[in-house]
Amino acid sequence: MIFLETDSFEKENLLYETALKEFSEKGYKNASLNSILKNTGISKGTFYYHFQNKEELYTCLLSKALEIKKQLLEKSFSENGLECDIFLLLQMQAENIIEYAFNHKLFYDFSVSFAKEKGNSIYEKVMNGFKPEIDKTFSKIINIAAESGTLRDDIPMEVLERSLKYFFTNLSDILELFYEIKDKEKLLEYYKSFIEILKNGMSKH
Amino acid sequence: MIFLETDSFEKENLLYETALKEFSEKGYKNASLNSILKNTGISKGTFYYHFQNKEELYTCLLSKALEIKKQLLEKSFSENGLECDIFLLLQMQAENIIEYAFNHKLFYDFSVSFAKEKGNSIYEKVMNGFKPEIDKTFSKIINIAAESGTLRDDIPMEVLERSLKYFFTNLSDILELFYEIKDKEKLLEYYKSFIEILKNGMSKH
DNA sequence: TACGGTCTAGACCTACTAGTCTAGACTGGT
DNA sequence: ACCAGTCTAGACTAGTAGGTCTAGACCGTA
Repeated sequence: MIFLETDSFEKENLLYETALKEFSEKGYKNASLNSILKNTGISKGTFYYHFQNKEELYTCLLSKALEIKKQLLEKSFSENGLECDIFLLLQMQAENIIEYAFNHKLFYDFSVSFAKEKGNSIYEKVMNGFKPEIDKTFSKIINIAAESGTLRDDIPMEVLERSLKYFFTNLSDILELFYEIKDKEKLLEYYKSFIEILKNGMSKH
Repeated sequence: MIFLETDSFEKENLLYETALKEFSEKGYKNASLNSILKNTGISKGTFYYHFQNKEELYTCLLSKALEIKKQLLEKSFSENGLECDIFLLLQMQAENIIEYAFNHKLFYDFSVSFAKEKGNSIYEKVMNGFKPEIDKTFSKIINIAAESGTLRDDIPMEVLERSLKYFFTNLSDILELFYEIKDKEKLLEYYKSFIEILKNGMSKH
């Protein structure tokens, strides 16, 4: 994990780790800053010297988490080129997310918990800053899907678009489907099957 | 809305309505009992005479919400008989949920917000009581699906099962896909398309 | 009128919250 | 040796949380 280098202090990384856990477990509002500081072993003074408030700590972690997520998507793009099958893209994305979940567990849990903030003011507040970029990336995906001509044309484009957006953004949530499966290979296999369902459905034909 | 008749008091229904809103907006922990009581216009004394604590109020509302949800599923069953196509069942379920969302908005929002409690202790605590029944209902659904022979056999049964369970339990979450669509008919049409995707996929073939 | 049970109001309690403020420890420069 | 800037500790504030407790309103019965 690499964090901002500026304004760094001794226990900075430990603070981030502790905060990631606390926020993931309890959500933004319910997370206790006091508890975070206590578990980190730093004082109020130290904290408020480096951060404006609780919210700044949260957004700091979030921008890191989103940065990683963005890089995952970019990675999926670059590995495939822009001409590729949308389902292959989804699959690459799934693989990357699984990698993410295993290698950056704290950040992964944190972004899962952030998704649950939807509807709360902190979500809107923070998300507004990232929305344009996210929307841009999605319209890119949608364009790829539309132009490739691989999508069914007997289904309203709007439904296809929204469904794709849903599955792309909630992949990690859907991953919870197979939560207790600790074996990475099996998880990957199941995940491929799930995307196969999205591609060709559950029904025998 | 019909509530328990026993131990009823004048502003009981108003209390429930206020509490549903507060819990839906802020989640269990963040919801302020003080605020609920203030907005209802009853005192601590009144509340604690009728309820043991905040949790009992929550579970009371939840059992009502789950009861309604269960009835929806039963309704889907009875309207179709047990021989029916699993996708038809999903569609009936979707229609019922849309009906639910429009006619019991408070309860609907409340169950959406309850789903977000997943991972919190209140969720596990409350859910444990309902889990056996829910699992029973689901194995019923899975059996219908398996016996009917309409599901693909080139996909691991476990993935199919879990996916079905996911879609049945998260239908209302997926409904958020089309959140801003206020036109019921259009919503219904889009929903049918979405289930068509689950059935035959997004890919042209 | 007087009693006893049902119900209600709201002051009060302890625990905890995010955030402020002051005293002082430590450091490098002169 | 002294000073100024950087950084830290933790007591403190104001506010809110869920929950307790007591005084008394109200009502049917006798």
